[in-house]
Amino acid sequence: MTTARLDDQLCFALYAASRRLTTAYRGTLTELGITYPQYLALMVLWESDGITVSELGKRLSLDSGTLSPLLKRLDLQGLVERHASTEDERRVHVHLTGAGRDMSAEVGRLQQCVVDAIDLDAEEFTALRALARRVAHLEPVRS
Amino acid sequence: MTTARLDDQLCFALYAASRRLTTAYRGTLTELGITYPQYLALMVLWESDGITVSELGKRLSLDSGTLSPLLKRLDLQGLVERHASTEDERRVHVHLTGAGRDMSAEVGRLQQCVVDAIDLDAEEFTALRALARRVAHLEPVRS
DNA sequence: CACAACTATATTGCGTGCAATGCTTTGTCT
DNA sequence: AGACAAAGCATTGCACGCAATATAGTTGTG
Repeated sequence: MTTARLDDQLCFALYAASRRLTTAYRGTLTELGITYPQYLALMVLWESDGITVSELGKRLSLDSGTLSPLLKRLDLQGLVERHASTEDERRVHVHLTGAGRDMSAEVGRLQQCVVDAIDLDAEEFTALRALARRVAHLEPVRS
Repeated sequence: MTTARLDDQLCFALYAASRRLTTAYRGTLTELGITYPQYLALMVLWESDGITVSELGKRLSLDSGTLSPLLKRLDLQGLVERHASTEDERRVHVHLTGAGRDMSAEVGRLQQCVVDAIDLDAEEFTALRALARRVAHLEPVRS
């Protein structure tokens, strides 16, 4: 049986592509004082301010083990606030501050800049995004 | 200007897809006693046994800050050995042990299992891999 | 009402990624 | 040869991801 080659692997192509795009965002995001996962969390909040930690986790496919410290850092930066729900004190709602909302504008230019740097035309861009989404929503694999 | 939505972002689709595939591998790899990045490093060594740390880093787009501790763990597991080059003592060559070579066979089935679980036909698979490679090899982005 | 089962979040531990730094060895220049 | 920059790797520090566990609040059941 032929040995599996790294460059034949879809998983490595996606892993390398994801890290490469993250790197493309890193410079500007660092100037803004946030990381790439923090940026993703803010993007969800710009759409859905006030959602709970678990709802945020569903959107990002991240659990509280990742989100709790991430949100704590966004809180310390003054970009979000966390308040326990009044009707269910287990839940924590995450709200944007003014500074957190304002950051949305700065990021619009960055997104366009990264998209422009990607050497894909519109159809390729859309096709890649659609196929990646399909993989992202795979059912659990049983071996 | 319209707010940027998470699900429109190519970067998030790739980020989510990459993590999803890594999760698909995790169960079996854990039984084998290795992690997903360790598996990638072994895959390079199955092709190119005895390369240096920096050559391995070029193939994986990882630097010594990531690879040095990773290789130390593979070494402690008895899967690789590291030896300083005789002609240039700065370089460290990484060699597979017998156990490291043997693991190649176990992994072949896993790869096929994950590929089968991906709900993509052959053309979609190839197209996604090719597009992801293009993104992975992007030139540095200047903002 | 007591109490077990369940839910939502937080904490801990470990292995990455990556920037920054340090150390050793090699190459270069004079 | 001696000085000095550069290369190759290791180490440190910080922020994820994620499994495992802990904690507090809620629900269901008797």
